This record gives sequence, structure tokens and C-alpha cells, in this order.
Amino acid sequence: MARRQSDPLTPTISRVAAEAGVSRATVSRAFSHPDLLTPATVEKVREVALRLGYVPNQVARALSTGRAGNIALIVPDIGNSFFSALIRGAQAQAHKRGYATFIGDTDETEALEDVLLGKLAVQVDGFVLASPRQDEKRIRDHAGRRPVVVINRDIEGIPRVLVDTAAGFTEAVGLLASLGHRTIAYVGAPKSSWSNQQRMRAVGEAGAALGLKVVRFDAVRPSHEAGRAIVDRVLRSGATAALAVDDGVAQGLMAGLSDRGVSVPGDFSLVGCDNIIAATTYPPLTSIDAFCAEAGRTAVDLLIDGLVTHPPPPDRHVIRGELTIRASTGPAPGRRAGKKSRRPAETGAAEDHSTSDGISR
Amino acid sequence: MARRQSDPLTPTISRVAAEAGVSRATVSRAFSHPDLLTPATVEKVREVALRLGYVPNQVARALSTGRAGNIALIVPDIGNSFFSALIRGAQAQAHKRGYATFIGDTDETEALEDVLLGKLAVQVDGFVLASPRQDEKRIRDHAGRRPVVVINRDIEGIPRVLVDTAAGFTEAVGLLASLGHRTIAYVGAPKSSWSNQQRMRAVGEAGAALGLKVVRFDAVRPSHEAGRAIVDRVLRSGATAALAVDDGVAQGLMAGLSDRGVSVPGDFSLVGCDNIIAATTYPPLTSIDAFCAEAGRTAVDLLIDGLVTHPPPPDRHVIRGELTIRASTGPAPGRRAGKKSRRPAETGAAEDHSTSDGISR
DNA sequence: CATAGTCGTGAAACCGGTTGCACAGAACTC
DNA sequence: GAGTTCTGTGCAACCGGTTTCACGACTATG
Repeated sequence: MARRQSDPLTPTISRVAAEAGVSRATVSRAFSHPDLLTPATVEKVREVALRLGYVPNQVARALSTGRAGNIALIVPDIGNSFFSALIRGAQAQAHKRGYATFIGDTDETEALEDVLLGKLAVQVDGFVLASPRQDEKRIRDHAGRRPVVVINRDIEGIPRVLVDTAAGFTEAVGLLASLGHRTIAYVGAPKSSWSNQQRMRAVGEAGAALGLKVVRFDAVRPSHEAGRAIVDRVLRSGATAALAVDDGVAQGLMAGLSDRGVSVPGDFSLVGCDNIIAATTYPPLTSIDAFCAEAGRTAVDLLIDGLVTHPPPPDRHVIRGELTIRASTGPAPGRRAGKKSRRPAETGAAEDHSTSDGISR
Repeated sequence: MARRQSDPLTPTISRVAAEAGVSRATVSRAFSHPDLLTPATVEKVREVALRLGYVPNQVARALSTGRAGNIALIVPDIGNSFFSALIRGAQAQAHKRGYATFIGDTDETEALEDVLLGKLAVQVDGFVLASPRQDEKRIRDHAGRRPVVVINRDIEGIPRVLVDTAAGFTEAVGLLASLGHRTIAYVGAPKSSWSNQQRMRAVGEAGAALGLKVVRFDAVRPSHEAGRAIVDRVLRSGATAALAVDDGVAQGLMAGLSDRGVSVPGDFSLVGCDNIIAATTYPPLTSIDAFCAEAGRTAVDLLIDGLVTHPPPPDRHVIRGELTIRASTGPAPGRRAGKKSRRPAETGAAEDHSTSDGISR
């Protein structure tokens, strides 16, 4: 037996039925299929329900229908502003569409991701996986069991939302070139995410096309500290500008530069990505807007739309990131026409060693 | 009728029972009360379950027992770093204790808060309300229905976790005084939260005790922009240092000061609160660490511990914020011994107009 | 006016677990 | 060796909804 919520407080469908003088089926229909009933009946039931404070029990409904009315959002790190913005957009959209949202933080680990997916599976109608770290096979397994929408991972056959920042990075490289920068750095993360690879490649290609020298650096982790720590190496490379994988790293670079008395944008230009904290740094950071909240919203829409057509259509939804120019980018220091002629022999990105490591793409 | 998960994929208790040659009750007990069974039986059932990939359906279990195995976390703004850090701590702790976490963002509105509480009530065993904006009565109502733990709101009779930053602010005022500052500003938020009031009061009292002049400002919203916008008024007040209600506001002030060529900490000192983004600003911000993650963890522990003793004991758990001194605080500009004697006639905070507005405390 | 079709409602089965109670067999007691 | 207690398992009711099906009343049809 089970005594759940204290009896007098939470009325059940039976109590409403008795009070309204109808059957439980009718009460149920008054809420889920009112079109099957006489308007008068619906009215009466609703009135009684309101008076009693009755709300259909979502758990019972879920058991009976198999639809939970919940979705789960799995992210690698809630603390990362990209993901917190994404969560915000996703949760709001889910709420708007009548779904409640579970949140799971995987702490960047593959194992936790798998555990969370397993534990939540029965309670949700589908998952949004943001930048998942698992291998494709596992994700495919889960997608076979429950509808899954992936953000920022390009897996054929799985519906996905991709924030395409490549164009933004290309444009940013163009901006730097037009400002006279001849050697630029790209500061990414080592265990590469799809996003990192995409950005790195865009910078490499755009640099090559414009005849710039591109030096690549891998921060240990995409964090403020990592960015700050790598500044010396970046400066030694002779770069006069850097593009970072995200705003956190860019901000770290900015701090490190200030420590060394290098002024931004006077002596060095910086470009970040995500555009969440970019407006709050000093100087405000030129950044590629990744439309995080929109990505969250879109993923939720894709998921919920797909719920009716059980395996959801394997859409590939691309959001174009846009360059937002602020105050961290400026003319290259001491640029002279003569310097411009000195084309480096080797252009383009350093070798792309992380393209086929299994977890990225 | 209800066809839920595709039949062959998700085995039910009946299938396991049949396969193992026992009753459904026995399978149930093998998982929830193994002590009631012969070890051999438990073993056999577990073996079959494992082979079939059976996992007890949490929804059915919840309906039957009235315990959902879920909690909900309601915050005013996921984007705020204080709350995202808190969510992270809370979710991790809930997971560790076997609970899944719903997340709700109320967008700082009272109404949404109420709606979310209502919608999630059946699905969760309890709520953590972070800095709730609702009036006390409503919160008490909800607490009567479902266990509730509140963070940063001091409501008698409701278990709560309070981050006590008063001591930290007092210490910070002492620091500023010792650095020779004689007029200091407190920049808070208008529709005051409990935290804001607490901090404002601490600054006022500490200032009065040390013979400092304290000027108070209310930013329209506790945000970067608001902080930046209020800089002119702060400077006009003659203050040489400011304490902000949180790091975001402090960072905004810092940006605004830089815009006006006022250097930090050379010309002006700044103190923030929360200590999440404080380490990432430039210069790094002196801030009061609010132990956000710990607050989340503690609240979850309090809630889950209290679940056994249904209305949970009305504990009042206080976490002491600690001052972390970084580089945004320095000696008052051009301080002279003579200036020190010029005691302002009126010391202490401006009138405290928001103490009894109903939603704060 | 008999017959077929429509419509609104109720009875009952079902979702997948949990648990009170009954009962059979084993283990004690005297 | 009969009576008592203990232990492990099954039966069946229950949680609170949804949904199939049957049925009676009412309306349209010829």
C-alpha cells in the first residue's frame, strides 16, 4: 500500500469524479480530451476540479500513457557560460511547450554521461545532449531507445543543432588581416570538441587564403587559467593577434597580456567566441556570437516536434554564429607597408592532429 | 491502452518474473527489500534481470510508493554565475545521493515561480528554492505540501541555508578603512533580496563603527550594465572605494571606471561578492566568497535528510562567506594624515527603506 | 414508425511497480 | 510428536491516471 501525499491536501481523480457526480473516465477526458464531452460536462468538471484544487497527477499519467512530459538536458559543465546560457534557453522553451526539464552535469566525463542517460531514460520523453563526450556508438544506442537531439556534434542520422562559427572565425581572420596583422594565433583546447576543430580549421584556412601565418596552441583546458598560462608562448610566436576557442580563454589571454604590460588592442588584438561574457570584459571583447540560448531553444523544439514522429527526423540544423566587433581588436602595432611584403613561406594551420580521435568531429 | 517503450527493448517486472520462475512480488523485493528473500533467490533474480537488461521503472515505482526519487531546484536566473555554481553543486550532490534533479528558471518573476512549483510538485520529493521572490505566505503553503529548503531567505520555520556574507563585508570595510579610504560606496539592487539587505546593513554598520562615510546606491538590476551605468554617480559622491552586491556589478563598475580613466586599484578600490568571476577579471577582484556550490550541496543534503522525517526540521544552516583579497583594492589615492581628521558629521548608511517590503528579509 | 448512425458517458482493464496478508514448510519448543 | 513460531514466497489490491469497448439516448433516414 502507499500513502503518498497527505490525503486531504491533494485530491485525486476519484474525488473529483464523486464530487461532480460523473465517472473517473469523464474527469480524465475533461482534461485530456475535452472535445469528446459535452461543453456543459467539461465546464462542470473543471469547476469542481478548480474548487478542490485538483491537478492531474503527472506521474500516473506518465505511467499510463508512456509520455512523461519531461525532457532531460545533459551538459558537460553547468559552470561554463556557454552551457548555462544554453540551459536557460532550453528550459524556457521546454516550459513554454509544457515540458519540465531535468538537468544533468557530466563534469566532462563520459561515464557520468552514460549513467545519467540510463537513470533518466524512463522519466523523460527525450534527451538533449549538449557537446556530448561519449563515442558515437553509445550515442546511437541511446538514440535508438529514446529520442535524442545533439548539440554541437555532427553525427549522421541523429538530429542535431550545430552552431556554425566557422564563418564567424573566417570573418574575424579577415578583420585581423585588414587591420594589418600578419601573424595570428589560434588558442584552442587539446581533447578537441567538434566546435574546437571547426574553429581551428576555419582559422587555418582563412589565414592561408589571406597569406597570414597562423600558429596554433592547445590550452590544457578551455578555461580562463589555461588562457592566462599560455600567453608567454603566444607572445614568443610573434603573433600580434589571437583568436580563442571561447571567451573564457580569450579573457584569460587578456589578463595574461595585461600582466605583461601588453595593451589590448594597442599592442595585441583578441577575438573570443560565444559572446556571453564578451560584453563584460574590459576592454569589451570582439567575439563570435554563438547564439547559445537559441541553440538550446532550437534543440528543444526539434526534440519535441520529433516526439510525435517517434524516431525524430535526422535534421541537421545549423545556426550561423556572427562576428560582433568590440574593442579588443585594433590595428597591428607598428605596421608598415614594407612588412607586408614579407610573406611567410609556410602558411596555414599547424598539423591537425586531432581530427580522428573518435570522440570529436 | 498504452504502448510505451518499444516492447522488446525495455523488459518489465513481469517478464523478469516469468523468466526467473518467480512472482512479480519477488522480483520487486529482490530490488527494494533483498533482506526479505533468500540470498539464492536474490541472486537468481538479479542474474535474470541483468541478462534481460531490466531496470525498475522509476515512474511506476513513484506512483506506487509516492516517492519520486527526484528533487527540483528553482532559481531566479540560471545565467547568473552565483546560481549556475549553486546548481552545479546541488545537482552533483543530489546525484550522489541517488536523486535526479529538475531545474526551473523563474526569470526573476514571482508568477513563474509559483507555476513551476505547482507543475513539478507531484514529480518530486522536495524543492530547493534559491533566493525565492515569492512572499512568505506562498512559500509556507508550498512547504506545507512538499518539503522545501530555501537558500538565502530567512523564513522562520522553513529549513534554510543562508550564506552569511555580513562578516565578509564587515571585514572588507575594515580593509578599506585600513587602506585609508574615508568615503565608501555600497552599490546594491533596488527590489532588495535578503542578501542585498544583509550586505547593505553590514557595510553601513561597519562604516559607522569605523567612522567612514557610507553612500548607498541602488542599481536598477544586479547586473554588469547597471554597475557600469551608475559609475558617474558613485564618482560624484566622492567615494574612493565601492563594495558591490555581487561580482557582476563590481565588474560593471570596473569597466565604467576604466572608461573614465580611473584606474583600479590606483585611484579607486573595488570589492565584489560571490567570488565566481572575481578571479577572472582584470585586475582580479577582491571579493567575498559566497561558497555557492557548498550552499547548493548543503541545501540538497538538508532536503534529503529531511525527507525521512517528513516535515524536515526547520534548521537554519549558515555558511560563512570569506573575504578573498586580490588586486582591486589598494591604498586610498593621495591620502594624507590631515585628511584623516576630517570626520564627516553624518556617518552610517543612508536610510534603509526596503526592510519591510514584504518580499525581502 | 422502425432502423441505422451519432454522440456522450460509464465499466473495466491496463500501465509497472509495491506491499499487506495468507499460507506452506522448516525450525524450534516442551 | 503435536503445537508454536519463524521464514520465504505468492496472491491480489492498490497507486492515479488513460483508453477500449459497450451501451443507452438521441437524431437522421427512408
